[in-house]
Amino acid sequence: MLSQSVENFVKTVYRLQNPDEWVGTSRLAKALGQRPASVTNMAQKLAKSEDGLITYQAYKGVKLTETGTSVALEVIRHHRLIELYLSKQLGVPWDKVHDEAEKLEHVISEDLEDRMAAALEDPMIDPHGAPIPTKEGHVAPRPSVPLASVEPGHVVEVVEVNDHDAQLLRYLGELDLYPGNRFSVLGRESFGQSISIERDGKPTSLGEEAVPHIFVTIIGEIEKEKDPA
Amino acid sequence: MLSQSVENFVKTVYRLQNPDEWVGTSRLAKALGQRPASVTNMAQKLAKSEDGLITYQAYKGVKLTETGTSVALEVIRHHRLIELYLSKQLGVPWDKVHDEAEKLEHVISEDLEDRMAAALEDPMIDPHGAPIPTKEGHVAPRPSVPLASVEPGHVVEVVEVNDHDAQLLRYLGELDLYPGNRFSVLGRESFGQSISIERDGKPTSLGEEAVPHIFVTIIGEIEKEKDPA
DNA sequence: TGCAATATTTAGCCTCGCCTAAACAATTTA
DNA sequence: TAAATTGTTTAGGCGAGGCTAAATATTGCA
Repeated sequence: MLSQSVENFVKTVYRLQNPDEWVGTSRLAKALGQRPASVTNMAQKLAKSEDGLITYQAYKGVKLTETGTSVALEVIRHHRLIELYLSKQLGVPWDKVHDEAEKLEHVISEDLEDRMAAALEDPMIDPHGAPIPTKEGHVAPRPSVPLASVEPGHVVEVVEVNDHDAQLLRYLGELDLYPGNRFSVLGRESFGQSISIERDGKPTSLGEEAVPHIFVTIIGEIEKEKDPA
Repeated sequence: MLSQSVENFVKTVYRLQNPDEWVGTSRLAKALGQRPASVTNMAQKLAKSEDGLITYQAYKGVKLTETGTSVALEVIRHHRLIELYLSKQLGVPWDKVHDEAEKLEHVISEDLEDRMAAALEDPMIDPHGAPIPTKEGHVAPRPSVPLASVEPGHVVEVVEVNDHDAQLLRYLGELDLYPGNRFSVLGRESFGQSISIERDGKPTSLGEEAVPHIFVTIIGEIEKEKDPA
């Protein structure tokens, strides 16, 4: 039985890891809310362990093994299933489901996982648009681009938003920017990453705090309305 | 924020405590699956703490304070709500809900507690017949007597069964002895506590392992059928 | 290229929550 | 009522999982 600390460790490595790159201890430490020294400690312990979850190289960082990857995906499956279950079956608001799932993901049984999945009819994506890994550890890739990279003049559809910041989620909720919803990119503000958009005819500015956490697909060009005058 | 160990400690004290009596460290240790020395340790720590959950007297044992009692009731409310939720909403079999609830009870938020209660329409009793404490810490008393004390010749209704032993619960499930169901007490076996009963016309013997964990109310006398012959 | 700045690791310490073995108190029984 | 048994506490230890401060490696820049 893996401890919650270990589950969180591999889950976080998975989140930060780019294909075939090492994850540095400082980045990991920041993501885990711990000190770098603690991460080094844990990394060395896990790398020596028979569980074989990670590879560790001094001064380079950490990498997940096959085993480590499937453990991470199992935890993430739990997390996202729980988020969706809480949202759909119990009406928990989408800015709260993440924190709740952070605790529940470590304690539900496989049986409960299966029953939740069945109750939701084997869902593919969670309330923030993230794919739910299958029991076999397969993650359906969802094509999307960072909103920041979209040129003005396009209509886009929200694919996924970062679920880690509750305040951000509340903000996006007020703007009705849930996955699946569409809006137009009108233009970039002069400084920073903030952009102006239009959703349901209502123009708004989307702050630079929010933009980097939104991923979209491009649906088409903005259609100019006949402007009577 | 109380740790899971502390929550389990007060919960167990509550379960073992008779009104205004001390709970000994050995009994507590057995119930917690720990060594007496560990219990003494925890008891001393908690008694000294500012939380004021328990009173401790060397060589006598432990007693819950007002605060301790309401903490215990909160944990028990979580436990029983979760048991019922898993049973009714997700179809988890009644011999599995206890173990699942043991883990979940420590990690659900008050909000989730409220939502589960609402989904179940503020239930009063759990799948094993135990009362669910209210949010205010009130426990509805349920009149019942130990099955072992019932004289043969009575029809009884199951009120509550001990939820700690999954094997026992599977056994009772096979006999259809769920809370609310009725059966007749035919007689006591010559030795031990085992008794013979009849449910739905089917006579069975109820082992002495099971009897002490069943609590009932007496509904009436067995009605003699006209025996044609 | 060499030095300053930055990142990482080492060393040592802490709390929590359990353990065992030994000392001691309480209770039972002869 | 004293001795033996049983139950409880004390003392010391250990692993998990964090921390800080100091040492060391790496990297960036002049």
